[in-house]
Amino acid sequence: MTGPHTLAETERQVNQKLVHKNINFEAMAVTSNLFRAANSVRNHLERTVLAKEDLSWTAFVVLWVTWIWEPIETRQIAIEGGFSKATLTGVLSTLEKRGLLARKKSKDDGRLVIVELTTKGRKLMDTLFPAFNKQETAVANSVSPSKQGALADQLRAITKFAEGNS
Amino acid sequence: MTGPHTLAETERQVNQKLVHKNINFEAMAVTSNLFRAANSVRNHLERTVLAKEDLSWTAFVVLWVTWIWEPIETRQIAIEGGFSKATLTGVLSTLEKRGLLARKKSKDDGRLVIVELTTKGRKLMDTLFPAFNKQETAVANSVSPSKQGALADQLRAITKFAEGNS
DNA sequence: CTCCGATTGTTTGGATACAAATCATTTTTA
DNA sequence: TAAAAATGATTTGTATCCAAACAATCGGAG
Repeated sequence: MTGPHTLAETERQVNQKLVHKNINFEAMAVTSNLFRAANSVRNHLERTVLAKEDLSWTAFVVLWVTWIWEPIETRQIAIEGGFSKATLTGVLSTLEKRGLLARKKSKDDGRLVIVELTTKGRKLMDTLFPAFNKQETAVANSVSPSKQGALADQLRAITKFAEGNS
Repeated sequence: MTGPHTLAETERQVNQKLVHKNINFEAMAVTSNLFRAANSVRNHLERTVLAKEDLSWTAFVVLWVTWIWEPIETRQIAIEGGFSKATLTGVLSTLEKRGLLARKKSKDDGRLVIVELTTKGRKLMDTLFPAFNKQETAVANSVSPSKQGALADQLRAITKFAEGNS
């Protein structure tokens, strides 16, 4: 056992190990490749786009959601971004300290906090997102453009199921 | 702005915000749905399968890789599992303390550490993985079985690209 | 045989994320 | 209207993960 196994080797070994156990290999391939793909794409985007701006993944998502919806309530950012409000509080403080966005209290409801990008933050996103999208395009073009819509649909269906079943 | 936006609402808003910027929306849909799907599936599997055994995602992956390949060198586990050796050291210690696997030094090369499951660990995986695979099946069946092979292939292609380009 | 560079696992320090507890505010109940 | 329940953001404590520094070991050049 000298080096990393190829995907084919791994699948062969798995097959041999589990052949008598009535395992659904195709389903296994779907999920394991889903995780591999998501991880590698995230790493790729972090390296090629986010690293030079010193932004974490979550920080970028917060900026992006805010950019699209501002002014936006913080609870909304957490929902859209898919992370907890505890996480959000920390990231917001960091980004506010860096002058990329600003918090203010809602006038209608004193519990709410409203977030807007600063001019600096808006300027950053104006150049950063096109660069990000260029890499997204390169990634997506790993599959033929005519099949990208269907791929997105399938991923949506998976999300819907996984979120719906406890 | 009262509640979470539907996917359709989000895409409409994004479109309106970015229509003049020459953005590739289809690529954006592919990547964003990739992350959503991976996250929700991971959460689903953690909740429905791993939580009752008090296993973290990474701990499960370590057990799984070891189960398939044992005896296996630790560096190999890290590569197969896709995490750093620093992370692995901690997880291995936890799992060893819980009596699910054992470390031993290689006789051929004193730097290497070899890992094997204990009887207890093997017994756990014998029941845990079929349960895990059952949920994988449910997830994968969100798309028609006849298209699962192609989906896995597309995800593999994306991984290959994202890992290959810096 | 002896350095010296390469390889491997562990330790350390720091970043990230979350659940639960807490504080402030609003809404509902009685 | 006053008390209780609910809601929202923050704080606190904890778990996870990684890069970089470190210690041990190996292998080759001289």
